[in-house]
Amino acid sequence: MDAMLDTEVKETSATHGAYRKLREMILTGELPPGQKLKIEQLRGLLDTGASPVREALSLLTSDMLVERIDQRGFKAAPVSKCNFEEILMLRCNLEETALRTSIANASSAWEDRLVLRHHHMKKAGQKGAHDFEDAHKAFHMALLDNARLPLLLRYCSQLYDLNIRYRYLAAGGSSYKKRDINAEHQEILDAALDRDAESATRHLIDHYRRTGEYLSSQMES
Amino acid sequence: MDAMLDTEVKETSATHGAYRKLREMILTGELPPGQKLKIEQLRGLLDTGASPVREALSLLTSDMLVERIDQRGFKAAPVSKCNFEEILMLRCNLEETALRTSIANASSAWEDRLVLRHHHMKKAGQKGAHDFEDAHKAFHMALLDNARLPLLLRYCSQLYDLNIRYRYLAAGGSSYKKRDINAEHQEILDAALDRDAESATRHLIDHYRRTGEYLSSQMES
DNA sequence: GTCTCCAAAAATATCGATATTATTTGACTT
DNA sequence: AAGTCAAATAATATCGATATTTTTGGAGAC
Repeated sequence: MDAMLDTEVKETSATHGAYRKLREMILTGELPPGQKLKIEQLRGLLDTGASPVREALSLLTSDMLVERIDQRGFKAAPVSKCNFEEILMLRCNLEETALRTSIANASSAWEDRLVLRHHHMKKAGQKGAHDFEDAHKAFHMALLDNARLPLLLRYCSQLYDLNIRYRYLAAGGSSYKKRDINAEHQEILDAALDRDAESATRHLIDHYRRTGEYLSSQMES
Repeated sequence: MDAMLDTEVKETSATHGAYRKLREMILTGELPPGQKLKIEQLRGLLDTGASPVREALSLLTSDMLVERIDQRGFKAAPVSKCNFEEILMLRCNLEETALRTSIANASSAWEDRLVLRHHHMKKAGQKGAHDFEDAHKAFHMALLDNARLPLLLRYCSQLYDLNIRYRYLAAGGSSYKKRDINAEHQEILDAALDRDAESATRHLIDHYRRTGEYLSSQMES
């Protein structure tokens, strides 16, 4: 009934706000891996009460960005090369399944959505890096969401976030321009629009593996 | 101060207790799918304060057993045939990966663990159903945990739980004895001990598919 | 000099109460 | 009679304070 254009659904609760901010800080490395997260300290940083902070930390636990030690508070999830490689492996596995299913369900509405997301991503690529981050994720998720498998999509989204955390940690988020990412995205998009599952999944996985190798090499230093 | 009779290190926090109890109630269907979960009502049921209940619900959200509607509280996750089929599909995919990797890392220590878990499961099968539930999960997780992939293992564990929920909902947890489950487990165990990845994964997936078909048929009624 | 044990300090977990926000009820208008 | 708006009600979200628990720091013993 309400004519609410979903441009902005007021998601304003202290908890949600704290969640978003903390998540950002962990993903970008502002809160470094392994760091103890004391309620009192965060309460000051986020300018809110202890309950929202506590609940936000609880939510971040599900995203595997925060670890909870019973009776001993929270800490930012640690990182390791093993963990990174597991994330990469799982992404390749799960996103392949999702993309194949998405393509099997292909429709012109989905194709339109893809083209749009891709366009927005390219546009954002010329402007602020922060906009690009969101648009990039939106494009990748759009590739997968036509599978209509909510659990799978959720896992992919989680793993995507865990991965960009490593990107920030390794290269301060500037690892994009080192390679011709645009061409890779174009190839994936074209293959998806052709409904060519083989080609699309191959390009997608290559895309991830390449970034994976790059980050792995960065992690040595 | 208090003379606790429990031999083990008591994982006693109000939150953890509430979490365990609520989880149990949702898995067994005591709290039916889709039901609104009001803090006040649960506070009475669990005999604890509002904060632990709230936090337990938050934790259950990560297990996808509870849904949170921003500013509008919590409800038990709904069920659907679609959801069930997605769970089955993901389990087959992820557990195959995990089992193959486990077998690739096979060691005699792992084999010992497997044999033990299997034995315990068989023993528990003759006694209370509740004991069997835990032992059954422990056996299945032992098959996978030698992969040493914590994220993957976590997903498998989550999906396992979501699946047993459907089992309870469909058949009140008594669906075991309808088929010769023991033989199926024995086949999986033997193949794993032979380090025969092909055979082990085939039997494991057959095991799941068969239970899946059985439950699917039950869900019609 | 190192270890152990106890007291002090800090941090977390929990509670009770209040402020916000959604939902329902019921009267009033059309 | 149906729809709409506003007050009443119920539930959630948040706060401030207290009770546990863990960690720290130091004094005494070996």
